[in-house]
Amino acid sequence: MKRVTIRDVSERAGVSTAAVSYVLNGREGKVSPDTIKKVQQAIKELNYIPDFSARSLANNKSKLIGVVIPQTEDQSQLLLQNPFYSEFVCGIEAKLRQAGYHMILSGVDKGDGYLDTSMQRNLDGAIILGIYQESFYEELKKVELPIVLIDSYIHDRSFNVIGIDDEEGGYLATRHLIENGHTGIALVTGMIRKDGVIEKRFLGYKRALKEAGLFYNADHVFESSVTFEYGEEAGGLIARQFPDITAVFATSDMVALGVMRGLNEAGRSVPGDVSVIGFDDLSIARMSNPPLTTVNQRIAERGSMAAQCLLEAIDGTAEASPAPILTPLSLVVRGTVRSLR
Amino acid sequence: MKRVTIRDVSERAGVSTAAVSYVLNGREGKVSPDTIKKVQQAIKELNYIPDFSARSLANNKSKLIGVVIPQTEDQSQLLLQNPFYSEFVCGIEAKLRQAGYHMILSGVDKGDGYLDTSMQRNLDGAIILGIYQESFYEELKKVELPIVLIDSYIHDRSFNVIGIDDEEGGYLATRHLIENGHTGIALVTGMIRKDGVIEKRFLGYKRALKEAGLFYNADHVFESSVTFEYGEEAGGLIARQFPDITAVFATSDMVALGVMRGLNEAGRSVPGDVSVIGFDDLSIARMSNPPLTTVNQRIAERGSMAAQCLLEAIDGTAEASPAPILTPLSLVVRGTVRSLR
DNA sequence: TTGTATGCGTTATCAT
DNA sequence: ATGATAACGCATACAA
Repeated sequence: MKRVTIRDVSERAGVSTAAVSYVLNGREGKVSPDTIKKVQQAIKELNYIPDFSARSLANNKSKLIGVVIPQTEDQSQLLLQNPFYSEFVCGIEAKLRQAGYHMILSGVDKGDGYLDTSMQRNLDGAIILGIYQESFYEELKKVELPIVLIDSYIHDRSFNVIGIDDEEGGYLATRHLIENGHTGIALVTGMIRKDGVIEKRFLGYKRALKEAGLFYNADHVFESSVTFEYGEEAGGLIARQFPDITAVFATSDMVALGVMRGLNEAGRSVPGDVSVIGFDDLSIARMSNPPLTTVNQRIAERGSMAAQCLLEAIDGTAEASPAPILTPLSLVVRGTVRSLR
Repeated sequence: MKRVTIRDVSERAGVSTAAVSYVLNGREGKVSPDTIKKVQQAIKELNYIPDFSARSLANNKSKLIGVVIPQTEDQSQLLLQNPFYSEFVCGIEAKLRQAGYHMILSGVDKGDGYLDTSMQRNLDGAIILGIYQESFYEELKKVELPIVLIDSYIHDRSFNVIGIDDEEGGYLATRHLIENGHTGIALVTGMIRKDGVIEKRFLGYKRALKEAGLFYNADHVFESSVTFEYGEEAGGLIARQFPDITAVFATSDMVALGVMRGLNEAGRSVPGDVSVIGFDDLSIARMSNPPLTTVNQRIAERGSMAAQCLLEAIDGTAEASPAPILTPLSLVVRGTVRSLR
């Protein structure tokens, strides 16, 4: 298909290319109603489609947003298999497309950072999911680019952040267990890093315990990686070596499902013998057997908010760097927590 | 950050911009080893990053691949929540990035098709997942663009296609049930459309039945939509109204999980009372309780193949339009099928 | 082997 | 209000 250019349109309409450009970009008061008509007519007839590369070259706006998500440990694939990321991305894409933007979805290769991509493509902005090493953020700052960080506790004024109240979430989950009469409550989680999402949830867990006058037992926290496999391992461990544990708070639904599996394999039933509560409310949470009780964080909706936030930062609508935007959390009671009362 | 251009590099290296461009694009025998050295040196020092928009303008190559996946029924979001798509996309992205390409992931708005996007962004190629209406493909053909269709039975010479032997898959699943002594075997599936993936699986189902001398009973096929919810509905129906059904072949793991839930809710156990087999081997299949027996189709690997295939079509390595590439299928026996023998 | 000059499609500046 | 025209950054045909 041969390309129809702005020049073709201008000739057809009998005006200059500048005029066409004006109506294309809706420059108010620069063109007479009459030319607008003619130009629009010509555009229709010729089926003109603007070239974004040329646009990008001419005015440094690409209508392209970079979305970065973590990769698997071997760096070979995106972590999109994790429903958390894929659901979040859904929310982002919907909002972006609706606003006339496109999304370049990618991971970052260690070694060369994201700066390259950002410059190569003239990105208008970026949304970063996951946690990376310090140098990555430093680099990001150099490119003066509107950026939205997801679930980050890095409070740098250069970035916008969309988060949740993780401490509260951890508290909510643990309290729910306590309210159902549980006292031996394990925490199964990924590595607890300083100022990380998980640390906050861990803090919430401890707060709920303390508030209820329960003893915090470090042996009851199982800390390794945020995977189904580790959950399974921990579940087995709990079943065999910790008879006093009657409930588990897993800081991610994936882990929770693993815990359930581990428990089952060791002959324990959920919630008959041990109760389990997750975190995230992934779409698969409702599909598990029994359906998983968990903490909902409206993932797709947050994706949409992130995109909205970025878009506002791009056209300067938004204030410089507002406080992190926190979406509300809520408990979703399904079938994996049994009342001991 | 101010942009470093090819001109800056040329000045720094004391050569022409053409020379720089040559070494950038590895034009063999056009430049002396000496200039190569100098240019590379300058590039390093200035941290030069090429502008892909400019490149795209100059030679019509964007290093951009469009990846299209279906949207939810209300058109509001990508179907990326479906693990099949997200896993497939993982495979695509990995291969693409490794080859220096980026991926624009999006759905298609009904009304305006994909032609716009393709032209606007000067896409080098596209990978299309899912089934769309005829007009969509017609449009695609107009843009003379290398295209890979996934799981399509549209045999048009303009497209490459990466598929699986769906008929065989349906056969494999059903035979497994039969080999375990089942004779009342239901099929739970999305709409069976002519020349669609599901029809082939359906055909495989019937072939296995016939081969075993079993009567095909149209009342045993539950046909509506490929969702967990419909599976649940069908599971309930089966539990209450079809006592002679002892096994279910669901044409997707998501549906299979739904069936299990429906069965459970009606007081039936899986596989105690009813056996279930799925299709796809999504990563969540192994996480279900009990873990789902299913037909594996190496999803991520297929994504990678699709990308590879597209890349070859782009640089003309590949033959015109070869026969569809079919990846092998395999049965994954886990815990949802019980032997009746 | 190297450099000059032109074009790619668009926007923006400046006259008119 | 409208129209020439110069950027934008890069690749390439052609000249040297």
